[in-house]
Amino acid sequence: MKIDPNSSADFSAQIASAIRDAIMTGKLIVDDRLPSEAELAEQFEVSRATVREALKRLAAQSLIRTQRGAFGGAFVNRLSFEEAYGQQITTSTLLLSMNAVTFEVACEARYAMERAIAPLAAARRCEDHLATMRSEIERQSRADLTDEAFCESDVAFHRALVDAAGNPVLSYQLAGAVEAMQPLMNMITFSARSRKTIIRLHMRIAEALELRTATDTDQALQDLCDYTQDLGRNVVAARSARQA
Amino acid sequence: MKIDPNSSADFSAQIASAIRDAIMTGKLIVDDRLPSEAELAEQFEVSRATVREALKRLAAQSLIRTQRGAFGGAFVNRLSFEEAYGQQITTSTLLLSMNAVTFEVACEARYAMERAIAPLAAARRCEDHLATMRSEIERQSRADLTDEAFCESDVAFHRALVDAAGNPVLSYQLAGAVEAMQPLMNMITFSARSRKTIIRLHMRIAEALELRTATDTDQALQDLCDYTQDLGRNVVAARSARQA
DNA sequence: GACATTTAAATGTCTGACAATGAAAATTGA
DNA sequence: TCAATTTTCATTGTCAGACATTTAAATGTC
Repeated sequence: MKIDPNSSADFSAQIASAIRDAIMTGKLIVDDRLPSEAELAEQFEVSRATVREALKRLAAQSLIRTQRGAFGGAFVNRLSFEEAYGQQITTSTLLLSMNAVTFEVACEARYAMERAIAPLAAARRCEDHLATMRSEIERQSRADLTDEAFCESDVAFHRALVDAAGNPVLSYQLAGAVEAMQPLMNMITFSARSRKTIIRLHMRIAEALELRTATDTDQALQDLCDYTQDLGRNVVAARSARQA
Repeated sequence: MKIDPNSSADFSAQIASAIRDAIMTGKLIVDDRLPSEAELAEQFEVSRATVREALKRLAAQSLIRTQRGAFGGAFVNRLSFEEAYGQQITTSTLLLSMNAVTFEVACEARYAMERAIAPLAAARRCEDHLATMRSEIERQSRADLTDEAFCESDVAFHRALVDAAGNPVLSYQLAGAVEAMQPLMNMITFSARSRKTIIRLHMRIAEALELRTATDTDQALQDLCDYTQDLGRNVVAARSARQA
């Protein structure tokens, strides 16, 4: 393992890349211990500080974990679904807030993904999921609920729906859609939306799941999507009218 | 901005968190310049080395970029879709390779997502996408193609399909599904698959898109999913038979 | 055998230094 | 006057060496 002093990239970035490659190609496997920082510094012919910066880059991606003390060191980390969820949510949130993504595009993406899991959720939902969804609907019905709490409950409801599909890979993929986009949409539409309408649609979803009817689940989601798109258009229209 | 010396987390992790929060809550916006490393060191009451480790963590997530020289520094980076694709692919690849995800679960997730975009792709595909898909099918038909090249072409075909939906958020979401899972599946099934069958299914997809018939597109994808699941089962069965 | 102490290896942090960079400012030349 | 060149200097990148802290293993003690 050597690095190129003429490359435009920093040493620490090159070293991080080299180790990342080793992990992704299987040369390093889960729970393997990397050489100590001092050894890596010697191998790559750089200072320990530079090695440390490289390791921190990898730690930021949850590729390694470090442990202090004798027999400690840096170990290849098993990327858990939970950690991956977090990264997915962070990335999705920033991607939406930093790029000119229209409400329409975001909403379309979010519901296209969620509708994809409807048949699986209808087939596999168990009592736990239904119970969560029902209790969130109940919570949403309370008149004294703040907008933040309503949004939070909304997210919890959709997460239960996603988890009902019983496929962790899909849950991971949809984490960004539900946990990043849903709050964003709530923030935009909260002033215009009718909680009653949303709750009614949630109830339709829950009932369809209970009866295991995939088409009704899909249709209810479709209707929720349409309603949200309408809200978005209204808010945008109101905003531009106010400016004129 | 202060840090907690009694926290279990490293200073550099705490500082990275604090800055990450500032970015995600909008206190720092795109192209804002962070204080210099020396100033941050003073603010947080740590050494410059520790600040640098924190900044490298953020750089690894593409949250900041750094520029050397006077008037350089660390700037909040606009997370581009392209960068997000890369992260998505890395994370998805590792998630699948490090966790006991069955072929069936991965395949189900991958096709559920891809089928979600079928109606949009059918409605919006333009000549570019069709041309790419046709040329990839053509390439796949060549007898002298290596397995690696066939897989690469397969990925390119599906990427064109995803891009045909004309929604960058969906393209980002599906990047992991196509670019991480497809190669994985190819690796497992390449010995058992019939290129002819796959090409025929690809042709059906391309034709359905050309005619803008969403249901046929969806059905072809469904058939491709079923075929792939069959292959997976066969390979698993053959593998356990060999062991017995 | 159970508990306390020591040891050593590793990460975490600090200090101070110098190199490399690159945009702005200052200088030069026509 | 203006364009080309040089200088300046704030900033990041890298280094060497030091010390603090942690922690599991080894050792010692009862």
